[in-house]
Amino acid sequence: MNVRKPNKILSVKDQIADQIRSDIISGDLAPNTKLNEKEMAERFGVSRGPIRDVILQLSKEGLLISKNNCGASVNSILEPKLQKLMIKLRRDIEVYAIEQLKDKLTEKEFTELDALLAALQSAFDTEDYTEVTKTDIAFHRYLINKAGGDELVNLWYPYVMRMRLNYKRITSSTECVAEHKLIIDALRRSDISSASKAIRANVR
Amino acid sequence: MNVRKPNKILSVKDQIADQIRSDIISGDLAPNTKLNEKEMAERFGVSRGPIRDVILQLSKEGLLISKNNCGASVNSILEPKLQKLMIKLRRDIEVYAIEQLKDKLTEKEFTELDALLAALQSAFDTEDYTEVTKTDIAFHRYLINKAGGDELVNLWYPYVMRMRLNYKRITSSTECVAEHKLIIDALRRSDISSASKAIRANVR
DNA sequence: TTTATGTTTTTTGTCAACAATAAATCATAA
DNA sequence: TTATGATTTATTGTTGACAAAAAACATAAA
Repeated sequence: MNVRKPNKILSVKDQIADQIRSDIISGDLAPNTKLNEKEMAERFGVSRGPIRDVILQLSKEGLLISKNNCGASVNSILEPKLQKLMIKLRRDIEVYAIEQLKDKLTEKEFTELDALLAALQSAFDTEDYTEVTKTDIAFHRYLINKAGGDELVNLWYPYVMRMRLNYKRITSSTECVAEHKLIIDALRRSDISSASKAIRANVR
Repeated sequence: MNVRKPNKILSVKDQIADQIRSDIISGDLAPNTKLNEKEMAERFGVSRGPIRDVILQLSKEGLLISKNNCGASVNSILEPKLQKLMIKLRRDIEVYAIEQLKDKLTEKEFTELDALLAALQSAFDTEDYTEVTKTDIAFHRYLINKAGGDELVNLWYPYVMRMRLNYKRITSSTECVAEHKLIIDALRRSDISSASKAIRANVR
């Protein structure tokens, strides 16, 4: 029997966290914007409890910054030196992932990566740049997760999100999709050196 | 007038988090031990709310691992490959910190570092190895914080804590203290290359 | 015995009320 | 007018009760 592939079940907290991350990526929540727990609770139709959990979570990810008894606000952009360090560290993680993945990906997994690329292209076509960013992240996350599971994702994620606060890279549709395609193609050929190079070029 | 140097004021949550971290470092809470919210609440004499916050926080640090509706348990040790990656990343952060600190530390700050070293020696002398570990971490944290503030500490901290789960390095008192002294001395001479080398040797 | 199903117990998730703290407002005096 | 201090308001921190989910247990059929 053929059952529909189930959509991922997300907890209330995770859904709210995703929404707020989107708002920050899209710019709806600008740096230094203060988040009011009560307002947030009303917006999402829950009590303050889950909202507080989400705020704590996003603070640990570096997206928010919170002080005792004073609430949380959207973090401001990084100073250039830290930004450079974070790019370096993120690259090292992604290259590590590529190396681990050599000859490990199944055809089914390559198909899923292709699907993510298609989604990326489609987001460009509809000029939904928040969706572009999310799909871009999803692509990298997929690789990181396959290579090192949630453990590695948890190390990697703060870099990605924190860097997103800094700039919106204006990349052409063709360039961005091509860069990611390079990575997949090299992985398909088990050409780790090219794949690493491609991912280093893409993370910037 | 000479006022007493104020001890750091810590929120209830932070104190509980520190205590649980200590328990994990000391081995009182072994890997895979499940944490029961109600028990914890009773132990610390608070309600479950703050406990839940702490659990979320330590999960983000990698010390605990929690699943929806199933509670949290102490994370297990890292696989060797990830361990190696984390050592590399942590080294890069610490070397970055050293580089930033060149000619930046005041005499007063060097004095505080000396005090931390003395505390480290004292912890060795009383054979309080949990305190040894905590002082060791405090020393590195001091440098990281001076170099990049809380932002950098938040990047660095998960590596340290996660690595502590893996092994208890059995280092001799003299060796450990000497290693740290090398770092300070090189920093005093603005000899960044030696300081970097020393910190790379110490992080392992 | 093993498996499947239903029931009870335990544990986590959510909520709304209350307490403690910080921010804002206002009043007062130099 | 500007500081300073008291008072009010708004916001965060904490709590205990309740809802929902998972785990443990018991029962019955193959």
